[in-house]
Amino acid sequence: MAAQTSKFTDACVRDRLLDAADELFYQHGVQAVGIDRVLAEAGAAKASLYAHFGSKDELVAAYVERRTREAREKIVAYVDAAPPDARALRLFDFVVEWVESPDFHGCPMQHIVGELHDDAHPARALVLAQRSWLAERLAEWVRDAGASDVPQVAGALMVLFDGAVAGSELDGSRRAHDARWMAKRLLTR
Amino acid sequence: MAAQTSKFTDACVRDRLLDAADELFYQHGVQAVGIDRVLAEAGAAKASLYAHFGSKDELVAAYVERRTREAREKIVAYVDAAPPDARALRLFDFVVEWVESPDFHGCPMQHIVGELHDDAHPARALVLAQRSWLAERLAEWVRDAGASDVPQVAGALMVLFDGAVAGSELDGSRRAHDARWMAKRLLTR
DNA sequence: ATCTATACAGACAGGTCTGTCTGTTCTGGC
DNA sequence: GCCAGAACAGACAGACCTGTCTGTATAGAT
Repeated sequence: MAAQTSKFTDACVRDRLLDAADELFYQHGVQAVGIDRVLAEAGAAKASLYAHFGSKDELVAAYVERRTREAREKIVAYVDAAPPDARALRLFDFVVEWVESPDFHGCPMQHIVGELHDDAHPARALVLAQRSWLAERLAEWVRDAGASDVPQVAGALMVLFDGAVAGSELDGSRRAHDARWMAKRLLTR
Repeated sequence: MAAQTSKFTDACVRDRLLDAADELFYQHGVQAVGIDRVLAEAGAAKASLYAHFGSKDELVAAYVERRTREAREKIVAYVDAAPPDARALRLFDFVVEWVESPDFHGCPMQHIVGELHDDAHPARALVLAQRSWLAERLAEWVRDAGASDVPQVAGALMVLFDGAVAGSELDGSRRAHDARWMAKRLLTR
């Protein structure tokens, strides 16, 4: 309603809040971080948060939405740099780079699922949508790689992806390399 | 100190509390369930909980300890029913059965990791110990299966295990079957 | 019968969390 | 200069959570 006159200011506070939420939620968990901590980190007022997001749950959902959107953009940019028949494997190069980045400590989507058991939480639907998106991309890339049984191989790569990010959180990037090794073995034969 | 005279009564309340905690923590998450809810479910007094466990964190740790111990017993019993060279693959039969059991909704260990980001939490050490145990068993079973590169194959199977349980929570048991399919392919050649 | 250890019941304190509300400050457009 | 919209600052309510404490009931041992 009042978003025309000062759209920039709007985006500014909203982005500050989202930046702070992103950092704190990913680092310490959604439940462990209270509103006040997000406000302090963002240098924002409580009223601003509730004006822009309406509730903490919606802030969490916005955090997840931005994470998933940016992840899709990064993955597409990274994978599409390879020729079509190499893209399925290239996803696991992306995973290796991701889990070896210094601030990696687990998959935010998996954490959301572990923290928010309530199926009605708005963030869970976004996580499921992200999985559907990845499953579709994998099916494309596996088809382009010339695999014989596309759904079976794509499903297997989905398992490898989940296992790579879950395992790397606790065992280090070794698990991502293990996943890449097996993906290569699965795709080149 | 006073555990001799009425050991049975001791075990009774403690077990009731642990049973209630197990059900509620696994169903709704560790953070979402308060002490009072556990007490009501167990029909116990608050003083009993603090006499036996000392704090909620220790109750959580006891919950994880029992889950991991029982999981090890179940896995060993299930897998050892197969001849040594078939045990690595047999683990994935176990996973399929587990994720297809009606009350399955994710791996409690993965949920603990997602919920408790604090490395100092007593429950996290138990989760890591459980992973080490599984990694060692996998190395044994892979060696007995006659694989050429034992550490590499065992690491790959660890990824498959993690991916199977993580994926099955959201996508259904299909992911566990995908993992078994790939494990078989990896082991029989 | 008494005594002791255990468990139950629940009040209570102290803290934290979300969400609302009031009042003030700043800024950009006229 | 003035005004409207946005953000800041923080008090406040209401709920909830952990952990402590007091008092009572019960059951087994001597």
